[in-house]
Amino acid sequence: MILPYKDPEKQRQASKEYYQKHRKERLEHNRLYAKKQYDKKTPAEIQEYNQRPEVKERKRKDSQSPKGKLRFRLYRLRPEKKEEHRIESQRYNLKPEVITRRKARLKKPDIIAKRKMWQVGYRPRRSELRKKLYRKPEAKAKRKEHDRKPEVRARQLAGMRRRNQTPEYKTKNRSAALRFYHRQKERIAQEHDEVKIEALTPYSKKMSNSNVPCCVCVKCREKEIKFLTIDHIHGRRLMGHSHSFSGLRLYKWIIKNNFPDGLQVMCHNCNKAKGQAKSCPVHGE
DNA sequence: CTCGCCATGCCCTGACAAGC
DNA sequence: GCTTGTCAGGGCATGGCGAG
Repeated sequence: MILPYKDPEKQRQASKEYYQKHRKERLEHNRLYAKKQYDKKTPAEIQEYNQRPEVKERKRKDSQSPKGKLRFRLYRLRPEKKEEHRIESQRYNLKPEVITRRKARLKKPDIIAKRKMWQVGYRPRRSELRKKLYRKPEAKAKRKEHDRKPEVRARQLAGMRRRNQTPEYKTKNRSAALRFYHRQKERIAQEHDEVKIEALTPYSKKMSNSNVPCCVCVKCREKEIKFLTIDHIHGRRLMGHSHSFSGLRLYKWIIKNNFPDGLQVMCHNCNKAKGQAKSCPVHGE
């Protein structure tokens, strides 16, 4: 037989400890009991209960409180619930009326603006994805095919013609032409120097023992390629070269004819001096 | 606690025009 | 020839919330 505690305080303490120790089972018991009571009720009774304003208010408050929200979120996060929810949504999203509603929503100005904003943020990522996509051969082929359609081509040409008429385009085009011209000039000058070096180097190697072209005059030895030229040792006439047969034409001829004798490398100064005085007035040779 | 309806956010895509 | 801007739209997961 269990005797009552003499000290009520002690009894409270003991029952508290007992509850803490068996909390799990106790809660489960409570839950089952509540369910049993709930099952006893008829659907009408349940409905009546839920319709009560104070009940509604209580539920609303609970579901909107942080605690209630968290509880609900956790419930949804359970793997099986998550999956259920996903499947249910899928089914829901495919309903014709839902699709119609969604489409209508996308037409609203505020929604359009919102989506536009989002797309601006998405642009860099989109660009990356597109680059990757475009590198694929099938995408390239598709694009080509599209661009070749007569109506597409016509549209493109019309657009180009339209743009070509604008003053901005004309200005831009002029500067583009100018840029092209300068680039071309640089390229030609570079090519000229390359050929010249190729034509002159063997002569300097043979006559001056230098790996780079230099003036044959021993006291000069000018190496700046732009100051150097080819000198006909015994005169142009002997080699059948006219006065105009010079520059790039002459260099190319030398290379083509395998560096013939009778030529040497000189700087313009020494060459001029030799032409007039038969020897260099500065260096004396 | 559980369920279902609904709106919404995020990400992605296709197509075309324009630009470089 | 290739890239970028823009529009229009789709797919789908997730959050909110009322009701049971």
